[in-house]
Amino acid sequence: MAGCRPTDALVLFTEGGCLSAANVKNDNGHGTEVRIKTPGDFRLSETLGYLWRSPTEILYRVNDGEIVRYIPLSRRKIWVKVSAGDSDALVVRLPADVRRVDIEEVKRFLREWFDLSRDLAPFYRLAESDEVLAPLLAQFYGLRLVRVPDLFEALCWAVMGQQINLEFAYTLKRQFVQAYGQGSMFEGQTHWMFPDPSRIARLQIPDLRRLQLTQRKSEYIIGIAQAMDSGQLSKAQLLTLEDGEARQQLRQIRGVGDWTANYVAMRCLGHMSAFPAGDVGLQNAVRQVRGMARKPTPAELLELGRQWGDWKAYATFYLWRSLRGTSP
DNA sequence: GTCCAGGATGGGC
DNA sequence: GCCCATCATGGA
Repeated sequence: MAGCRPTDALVLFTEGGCLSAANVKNDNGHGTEVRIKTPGDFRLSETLGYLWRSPTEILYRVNDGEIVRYIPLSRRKIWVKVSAGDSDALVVRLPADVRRVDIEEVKRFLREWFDLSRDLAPFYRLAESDEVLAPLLAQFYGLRLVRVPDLFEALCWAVMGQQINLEFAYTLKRQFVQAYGQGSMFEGQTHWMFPDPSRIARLQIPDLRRLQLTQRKSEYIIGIAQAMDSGQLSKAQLLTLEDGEARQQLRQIRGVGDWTANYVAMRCLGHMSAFPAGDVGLQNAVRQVRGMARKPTPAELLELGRQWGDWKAYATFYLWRSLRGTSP
């Protein structure tokens, strides 16, 4: 920290050192502004295209190239606005009274959310010469695997999405979040955060059945909440395990099969070799890209996945993205 | 009305 | 181990 001169109450650092005063604005009208350096091959526009896939999404809003959401930090919850900077940077706007520790936590959250710490060059080299991935690379270059940093959210979202169409899954999530999450008013609109496991752990099955969740899904979600609330299940603990062991442990949870374990591994734990080979969306995407008459079987997908090595999760994410076209 | 959707479980064999 | 009925709702 030597060499960083405190300007006022606020002192900001990035992994590259301290930020120049030009990168910090702390006017009361628009809050605090910080920048996050992004890799040269990152394009926020592609991420926005992914984030904007459902009008029913409840955990963030996308307007006019800007993402707005509340983020739960360890000390407090705060709103953030994320937009594209001039060059290789994200512009992040925060409340005026935000403190340095909060800013560092926000930056960690956003780097994880958009998977900014990963070197994608090997994936792009692989994709260039891959008959399935090459056309997707041309279409979605700059897209990163959008993560779900909150383990409870990732597990619930996966369970909710089991065997139903995606739009209905968004409806289930919205109803769940609005019933048991925390809402905050900001600029005339309510922003929602995902419920805490501690709250869901105390619910009864009928509480969730009222939200159109099935009996089974209600049982699964409350069970997951109780496991997390008791400390028996945690992201920190899963991250200490080898990839395969973590997925094995996830599968011990009632309601978590092979698909869900792999889904959570790739979206939450950041396992790049995770591969939900039984996924219907993945099957449809491969069928479409290869012009097949029928959907590939999970066995055929596993065979295909072999050539993607440790980049199966990225291949999957790009294939999912291809199901929804290029426009928001 | 039928079929499918970003599956998992518990039963039977 | 594999196969199958069941769950349970919405959209095409």
